[in-house]
Amino acid sequence: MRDLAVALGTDRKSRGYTLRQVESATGVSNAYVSQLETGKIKTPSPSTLHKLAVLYEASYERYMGLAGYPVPKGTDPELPQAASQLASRIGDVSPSEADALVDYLKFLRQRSAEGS
Amino acid sequence: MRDLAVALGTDRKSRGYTLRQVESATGVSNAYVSQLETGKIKTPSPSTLHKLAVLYEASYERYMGLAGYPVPKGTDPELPQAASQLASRIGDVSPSEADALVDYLKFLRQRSAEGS
DNA sequence: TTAGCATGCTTGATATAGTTAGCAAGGATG
DNA sequence: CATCCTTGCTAACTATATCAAGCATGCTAA
Repeated sequence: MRDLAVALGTDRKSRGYTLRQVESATGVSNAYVSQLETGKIKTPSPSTLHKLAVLYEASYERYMGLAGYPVPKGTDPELPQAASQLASRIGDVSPSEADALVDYLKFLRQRSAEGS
Repeated sequence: MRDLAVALGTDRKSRGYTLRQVESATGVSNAYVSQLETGKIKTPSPSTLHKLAVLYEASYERYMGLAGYPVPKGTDPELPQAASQLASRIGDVSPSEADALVDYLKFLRQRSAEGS
């Protein structure tokens, strides 16, 4: 429980931000960010979560899920954002193309593992 | 403005629901639904919007957008299904891997175009 | 030591989401 | 007519998100 608090705290610290830096960058008061991280606020507004997610370069959907909000289905919140960015670059693919890409990635990784 | 109010009102009526039917089906009080439709409540919680969207068989993301909330990215309806499925098969990738995959797909398609 | 400043946190106030109880208008039915 | 029920709506209240101000600790410098 209070997973959101933990995530917000570790994300901020790992980016090296202080509470007041977050305040001036996002407009969310340092007092409030503190309450979020100590679990005193259970369900901050999506707008607030979004501001923090942008600053931290973290997943907005993940924060939404941790806050207990229904997350629009379609994308698994576990899905790394690099993968979904890739998906939007790639666009539509046929099933055989998808298979080929998966195989090719496997090949790439195997080769780089041997090379090192 | 007050687009959300209009959307909620027309959606409910087009489904033939009364305020109290919505209340017993979703647990959201009829009084509150009324306030939503008359625009007295500007930003209902995502959970409330979700309940109504499910009952009305309407788009949760659309309601989120109309309420002025940032709409989760993964939900982009423009993104083809096949691409997001592929993303979940692929998982996390480094930027250089992403580039390689995009190039490889281009190569695949060019080759098949010449072959036919 | 003392002064100063940055850090995280608490307190008190305010705005507003959401509920429960109830009102006014309308339609049926006796 | 009167009675009952349904409809949408409002009023009053509670809960809580959010902010502004300030407190306590710790660190650095003079």
